Amino acid sequence: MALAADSADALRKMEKNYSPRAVEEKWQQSWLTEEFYPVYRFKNDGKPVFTIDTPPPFTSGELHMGHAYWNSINDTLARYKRMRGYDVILPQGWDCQGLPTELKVQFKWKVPRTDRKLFRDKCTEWTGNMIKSMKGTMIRLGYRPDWEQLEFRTMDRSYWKAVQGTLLTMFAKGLIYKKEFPVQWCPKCGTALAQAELGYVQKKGKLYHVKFITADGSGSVDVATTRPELLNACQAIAVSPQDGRYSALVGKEVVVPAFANKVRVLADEAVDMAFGTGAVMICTYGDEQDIKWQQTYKLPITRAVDEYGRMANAGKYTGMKAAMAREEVVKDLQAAGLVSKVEDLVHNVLTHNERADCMTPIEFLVKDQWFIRSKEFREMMLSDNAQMRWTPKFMSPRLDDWINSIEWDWLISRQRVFGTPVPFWHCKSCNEIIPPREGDLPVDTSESRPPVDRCPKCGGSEIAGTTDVCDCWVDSSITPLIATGYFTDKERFKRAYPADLRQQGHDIIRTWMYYTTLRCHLLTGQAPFKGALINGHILGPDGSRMSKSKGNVIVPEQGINEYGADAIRQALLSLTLGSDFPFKWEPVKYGKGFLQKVWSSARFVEGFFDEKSYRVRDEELEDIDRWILSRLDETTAKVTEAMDCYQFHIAVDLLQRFYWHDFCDQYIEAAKPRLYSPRTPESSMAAKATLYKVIWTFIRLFAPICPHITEEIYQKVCMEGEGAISVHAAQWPSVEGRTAADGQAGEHVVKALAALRAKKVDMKVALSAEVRLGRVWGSEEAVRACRENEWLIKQTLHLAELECAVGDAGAELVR
RNA sequence: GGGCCCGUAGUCUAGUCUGGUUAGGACGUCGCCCUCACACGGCGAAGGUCCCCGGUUCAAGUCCGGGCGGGCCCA
Repeated sequence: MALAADSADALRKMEKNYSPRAVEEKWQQSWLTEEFYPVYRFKNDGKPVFTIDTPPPFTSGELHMGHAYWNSINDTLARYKRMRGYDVILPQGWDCQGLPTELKVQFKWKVPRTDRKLFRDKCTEWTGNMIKSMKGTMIRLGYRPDWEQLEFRTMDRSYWKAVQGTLLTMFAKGLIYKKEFPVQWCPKCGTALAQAELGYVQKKGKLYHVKFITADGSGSVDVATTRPELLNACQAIAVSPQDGRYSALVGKEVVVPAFANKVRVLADEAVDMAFGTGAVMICTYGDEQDIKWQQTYKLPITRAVDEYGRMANAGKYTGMKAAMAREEVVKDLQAAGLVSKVEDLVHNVLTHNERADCMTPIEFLVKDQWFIRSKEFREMMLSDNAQMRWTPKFMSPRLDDWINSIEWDWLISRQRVFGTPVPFWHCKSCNEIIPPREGDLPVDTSESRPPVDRCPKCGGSEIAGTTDVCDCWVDSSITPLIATGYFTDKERFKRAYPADLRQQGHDIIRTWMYYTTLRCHLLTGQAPFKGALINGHILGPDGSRMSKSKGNVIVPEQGINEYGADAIRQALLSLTLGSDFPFKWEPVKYGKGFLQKVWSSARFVEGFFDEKSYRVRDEELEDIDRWILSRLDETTAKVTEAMDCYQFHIAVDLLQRFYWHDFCDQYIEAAKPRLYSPRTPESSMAAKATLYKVIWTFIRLFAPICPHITEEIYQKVCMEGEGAISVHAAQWPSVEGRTAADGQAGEHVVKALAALRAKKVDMKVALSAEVRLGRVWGSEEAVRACRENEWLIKQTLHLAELECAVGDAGAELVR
């Protein structure tokens, strides 16, 4: 018997064990060849276009599980849409420029930032290495965008040109301006930041009650502050107009402790009389409220802190770091008896926390900076959002929340090196902005000559460029334009814009989603996306955010090696969109198990195939065939619907259940007698035709999710009969316009088989052992179905006799 | 402190919009079984206060109100 099995094995085309690693690498390489490229190429041939826009990952060098998740979603969706006949635009970009890279080059490679040219070149070199590594992992995941036509890097000159071109257009529309303004500044990174890059972080601090004596010496007021070091920039004291405690003081002058200048006491509604002492000091600048007050009351401005977070204009404290100055000031005030109370306080401090582990509290510094008008487009943005279809729906209010909370225009200039240069000059005497000629782009105004020698407005001859570079989102907020050919192909742009789908994580709704919508709408007059697909975070196994310092980072590579990319894709796609999940290996192991199941079954069935493909007339099908075919149709319809709604987890579940539990456990078992010892050639043929049809349909339904194993099975089992170069070039199975097979009778037979099989296992009788008699009870229809399929039931379970009777459903065996 | 969202067995998930048998499935766990594709397998079992408390209703996982826990945004 062992010999017989071995020789049967030897005849099979397929190995006993499925080896994901070898198979996956083989196909990944093939898909990159010229022969297979047409499957993945955006053809621009007039067929309906499906455009997927997705934020290019930052080029950190490591492709983590979160990236793998987005890639799997995009790749699966693109493969599905291609099979449905769409001309798919699946680009892959790289978001290159940014602070993290500068820090690596500065500290790991020890390149000085002062030599801007060298520094930039080294950043480019570093980034090239990072991309190489990330791209390698993407390919190992089976991800197959149109690299050839649609890969882009934000650090390339061509990309600079696109970015700067859009800034020129926006400038011409009056949407860009330069202004001296208190900006949010990170003293550690040495650059201005946008509102979106900040967040509140809860910190422990102290609330100091500082005594201000009135100028006439008649009284005093205690002011509560967490930042006494800003006393040097104190311009006024504010109290609530409702606060009876201070009504006598309003309008009077008080003396600023430690600095002796005199400031006025104001009454303002914005003061919370329940906080601290109910009296606050207005400094230039401590927070956003100070900016508003300074403007309202036209208060003088004293620069309190410099670019490095050191005290300025602060007498003997000048040059000290703010935290140190605080201690010194408090010490001096205490010595003078001017601190009446110190309380512990947990407060929320505005810090630099987006896209950086910086977490440094920001300062407000008056700086000359570049802005894009944004807060005035609130209505436009809300309306764009209202028209966008979100998956899941509940994510949509997050964008509304953010749009409604925009208080400042978008600050786009950064005092860094590795970025797209801000493409403007200005006149030093009248501050007129001088843009470059379109044809001269890209420009670096710190190096290139301006297009004019004299200011067109005042005739001044001192025209200055800038070393400022753009915020990274200025680069990455035009990706829908890049993908749809806005800069290169107006015809394509007409058909492909707006993108059908924007796929991204929920964490970047307030940054990327917002900026991209704003910018693309201002440039094109139309919102960039019809739909948004929002995914959650893949967390570490402990449920917290993956980070190197916690040591809970899981990289896809280890899983690809052990279980295969197809296994990881199944596991990731079986999560509901929008929620965060701790990463677990169990579902990946199950995914691997399922691959082996698919493999073994295909290998088994293939051994019986003796024709290229099978076509059988409906009347030759048996009840059990009709049953599995009706289940196949039902599964096809439901999977199609799930894929259309981006409910990948439902599709994965439906396919796994159908294939394993209906097809393998029930149908293949029941088909064995018709393969090994058929009653008639027609019966055997009908079984083979059904087996072939299920496998051929299933591998197409499963191909977007697990592209490798389905390709391998296609090439070994179906290609000769079907002809397409790849399963991914095949048409998606359709049930439209077909009458569904009636699986009722077959279902009764399957239930009887399952019940009898369970009895056999119960009685510890080997499934292959002969049993004298089997009995089944059921409805009239069930009995009729079992009697008509008596041969099949007896053969499948090795029963000598079968008795069927009407009654409560059940089964028994008599040895 | 305010607004919005989420909350189903150890885990993932269906059902919630449109109230109606005993809340369905899978993973994992446990037990039995090498059975002629697959032990990466088969058969079976246990496992749920549907976050909690009220209300509407003949009937609530589903609708309404109030809490609790988590997330996002704002102060």
